[in-house]
Amino acid sequence: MSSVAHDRSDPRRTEAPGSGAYRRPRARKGEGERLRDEILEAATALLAERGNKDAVSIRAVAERVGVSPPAIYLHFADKDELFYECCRVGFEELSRRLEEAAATAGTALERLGQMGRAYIDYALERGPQYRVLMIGGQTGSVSPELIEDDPGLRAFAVLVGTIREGIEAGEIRDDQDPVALAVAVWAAVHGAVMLLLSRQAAGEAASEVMPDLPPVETVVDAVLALVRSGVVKSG
Amino acid sequence: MSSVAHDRSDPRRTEAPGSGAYRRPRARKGEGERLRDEILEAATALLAERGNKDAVSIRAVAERVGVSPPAIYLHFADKDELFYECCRVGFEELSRRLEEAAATAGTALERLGQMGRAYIDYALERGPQYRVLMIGGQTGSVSPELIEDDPGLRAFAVLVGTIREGIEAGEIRDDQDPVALAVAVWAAVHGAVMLLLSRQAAGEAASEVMPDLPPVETVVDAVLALVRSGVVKSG
DNA sequence: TGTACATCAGTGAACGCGCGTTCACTGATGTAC
DNA sequence: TGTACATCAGTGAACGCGCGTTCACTGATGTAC
Repeated sequence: MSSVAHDRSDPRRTEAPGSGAYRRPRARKGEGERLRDEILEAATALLAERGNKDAVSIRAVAERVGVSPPAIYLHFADKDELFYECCRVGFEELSRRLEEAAATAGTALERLGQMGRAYIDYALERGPQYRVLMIGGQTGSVSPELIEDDPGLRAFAVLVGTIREGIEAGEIRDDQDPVALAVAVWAAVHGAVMLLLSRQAAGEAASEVMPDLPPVETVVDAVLALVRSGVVKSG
Repeated sequence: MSSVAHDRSDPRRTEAPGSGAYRRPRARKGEGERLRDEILEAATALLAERGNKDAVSIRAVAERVGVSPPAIYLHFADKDELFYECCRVGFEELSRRLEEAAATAGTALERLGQMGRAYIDYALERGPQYRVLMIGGQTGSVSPELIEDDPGLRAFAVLVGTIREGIEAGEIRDDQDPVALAVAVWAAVHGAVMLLLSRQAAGEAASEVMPDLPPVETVVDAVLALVRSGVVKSG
């Protein structure tokens, strides 16, 4: 079988370069840039499936798109640039949603609750992609000037701002550093999401291991209640 | 140079198999098991340095120990077993410390605080190793029966128990599911630790990016305050 | 309307590398007689 | 005390593989005349 010559003029041969089945049709002349988006999309999906970038190869991305591996290099300098771009797009979206939530009407405490919900909604919707955004990224391999205008930092600044407003309005405790408090709030929400996602990922196995873990909404409610007023019994 | 025959009888040749310098002396006859511990130690250290197991090769572990790669297989069936063992040891220690903290005298609320401190202390002490324990592990690649007696689960059960006691004693809020509340508490502490560690890891770069992040103790205090009584201004 | 040509959007084959793992072996250490 | 031997604690070389990346190329598409 493998010794049979590879007849490239045979019109029935439409297999992709890998062993895969799909071969993407060549773009029209001005539309080369479309491949860039398709690559980003495929890379993001694979990143979510595999959990970290070491487990996703350039070859796998190319095969999913239906293109040969070198075609990736038409749009990205190297593997790091490709995966950095994936993460940046994800953070941009999260940041946008948080800014929207922060801009709603209501007291600082209410807006804080909105932001918490928005964050959790985004993370649970995107599921594994959020996971990768936060931990499967390429910490350290990205140059500082790229991080400079990080959308995640913008979102964090909004959180700190909301907390400061709450303190001034007398709604939020003033016995802690506002930034430290913002960190604590972010940490609580982020941690909860990670836990919910890891259960979601584990599926069957998890329900055996942690049989009595409550449903998602119950955990989300508990986290938001904790952030608002802690474990202590009030009154 | 490379065409010169490799004279194995030359007593001056004491280089390790890789390009490394150190070659571990052969163990005495009954002491073969000692290599196992040395391998675990080296693998754990490398795991902490590199951040996840994909970035640590069997060959790198062998070189650090001062032994040839096949020697690893004298003590571990394969790469997965080696790194699973690394994580298990780490969790065991964390679990032990938490159980100690839970067994101290005081109200449930006070013991909860002790556990929080113990958890944070352990995580910040171990630094990158904690990080790996939680995220760089081999989720999914470990068979369920190995997870069954997971020390992490034992520790979580202790946390839930403490919270239940607090609810019964009227110290802890009873408007949330106790397990969900435990998840929220764990999430808050875990999330804060992860954030502090990523700043610690980033070093220089981070202080440029987040110039006004407060010192560790301030953040830790804020997290414990948040867990205790939330963001809301009391009274 | 026809044709030569430049450009665009890719392809196929190959490179050198490091990896996990296996296999046949070696040489020091302890033991039996 | 001496020596043959079994065992232990490894070693050296090799395997096949998939990886990121480069390079020379190709063939369809649009453009100029």
